[in-house]
Amino acid sequence: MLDIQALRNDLDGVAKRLATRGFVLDTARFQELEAQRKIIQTRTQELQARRNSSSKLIGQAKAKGEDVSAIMAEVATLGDELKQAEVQLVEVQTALQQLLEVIPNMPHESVPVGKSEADNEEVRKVGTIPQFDFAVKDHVDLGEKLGLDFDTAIKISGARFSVLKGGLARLHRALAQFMLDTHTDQHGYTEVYVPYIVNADSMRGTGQLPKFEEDLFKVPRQMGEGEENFYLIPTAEVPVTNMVRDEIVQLEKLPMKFVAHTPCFRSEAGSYGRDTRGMIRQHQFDKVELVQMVHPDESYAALEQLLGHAETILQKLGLPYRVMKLCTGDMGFSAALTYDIEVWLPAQNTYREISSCSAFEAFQARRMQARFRNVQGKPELLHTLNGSGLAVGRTLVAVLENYQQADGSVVIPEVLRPYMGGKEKLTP
RNA sequence: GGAGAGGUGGCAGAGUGGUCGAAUGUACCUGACUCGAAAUCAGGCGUGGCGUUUACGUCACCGUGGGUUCGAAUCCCACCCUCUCCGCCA
Repeated sequence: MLDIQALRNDLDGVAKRLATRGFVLDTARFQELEAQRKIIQTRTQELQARRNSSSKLIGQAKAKGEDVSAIMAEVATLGDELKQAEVQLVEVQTALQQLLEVIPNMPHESVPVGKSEADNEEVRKVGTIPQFDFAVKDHVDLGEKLGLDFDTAIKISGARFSVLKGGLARLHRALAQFMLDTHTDQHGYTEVYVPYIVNADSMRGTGQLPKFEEDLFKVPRQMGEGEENFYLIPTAEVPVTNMVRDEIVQLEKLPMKFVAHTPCFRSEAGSYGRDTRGMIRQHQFDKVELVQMVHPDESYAALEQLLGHAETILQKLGLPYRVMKLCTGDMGFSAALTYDIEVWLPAQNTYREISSCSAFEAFQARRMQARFRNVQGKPELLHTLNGSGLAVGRTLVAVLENYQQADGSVVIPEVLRPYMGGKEKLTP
C-alpha cells in the first residue's frame, strides 16, 4: 500500500510515476473521496466531542445528586445525527481503503521505463554457455528415462503436475538441501519452517489479495456465519514475510534474514497454452525463498546482497545465467525494483526465469503494520525484500539440460554429490 | 469431539456503567545524589487519525464485529484466538 500522505501531497506526481507501469490512477475519484472524508470526519468528531463532554457533565452532576434531565434532553437530540455521520465516515473510509489496496507500488527511480518483458534491461551475463557435439534433448525427453513421469501425475491430479522417481527425486531433494545449507551456513540466513496454508490477512499483507485471488488456490472455511477462506501459499514470501505482521521489532533485530524451503501452489489461471510441456510451469513446485526485513536505509544495498546470494547458487552449480532488471511494465504489483535471474536452457536455446528478487520498500510493511523502533524510540515502518534462491523445479530442469551427455545420462554437479551419496551421474 | 478458564499498554497485572486511555509493579528515558556504578529519590514514558504546526486541540483504539445506554474496558449477543483437563490421533 502506498502512503496516503504521498497521494494527498503530490497526487499528480504519484499518478505520473504509476503511469510508467501502466497503471491509471483515478485521481478524480481519490480527490472526491478525500474531500468527502474531510467534511464527514470533521463533523463526526465534532458531534462526538459534544456527546463526550455532555456525558461527562451528566456523570459529574449525578455524582453531586443534581438534576440531569435538562442535559439529558439536549444530548439525546445528538443521537441520530451522530449515528448517521459515523456510518458515512465508515463508508467513505472503506471506499478510500479499497482504492488504496489495489494501487501498485511506485517504481524506484532507477527502474527502466517500458511496457513488457522486451524492455527489461540486461545487467550482466555470467558463465559460459555449454557446447554440445550431439543433438540436445530437452528435460522432458531426458527425464523420461530418468524418472520424470507426467502420465502418472495426470492420473492422480491433472495437468501441470509431475511425479519424480528414483535418482531424479533425490536430485530434486539434493538441490533444495544444497540451497538451504548454502544460505544458512554461508549467507547468514535463519532457516524457518512455515505453514503452507495461510489466512486472508497474510495474503493481503504481501499484496496477493485483494487483487489476485484468481491466481491462488483457495481452501474454503466456515467462519461463524460468514466465511473467510484459507489459501495455499503461492510462495514462501507470504508466510515468512507475515511473521512480522503487527509487530514492532527492536532496532537491533534488523536486518532479519530468513530462508524457507516450501512447496508453492499457483492456479496459473490465464496461462493456458504457455509452457505446457515439461515442468517449467506447474501448479505445484518447490522453492527456496530468501526474505529480509531491514532498516529503510539498507533496503537497496540488501537487495544487491540478496541477489548475490541467489546468484551464488547458480555459480556453484556451474549454470550459466543472466541478470535482468525488470522494466516498469513487467514488475509485480508490490515491487519497487526487481531483478530476475534467468538460467540458460540449451534445449530452448534461451534464458528462462529461475529467480526473482525484489525490494518492496514500505509497501508490504504498511499493509502488514510491520515496524521497528527507531533511534528516537518511535515505531517506523521497516522495509521488506525477498527473492528465490532458487526455484527448485526449474533448477532441476537446468541441471538436466546443461549437464546432459550424448548417451542420455546426466552428470551430477560436484557440489550436489555429497547429497547424492557420492553418485556422479544419473543414467537411464 | 466433551468440560472449564481466559484475552487490558514492551512485559506482569488491577479495573463497582460516569472525572478510565486506563491503578500498580517492572522495563525504558531524563534529572538529582556519586569519582563512576549500584541502590535511592523526582519527573517522563501506548498506537493511529484529523485540524492548526517545535506547542496545542480533538477523535478513535482494552481480541474482532454487532447491540443496549446520554455515557461501555466494564452489561448483552455472535465470532476468533490462547490455556488446562478428558477423548481421539501422526
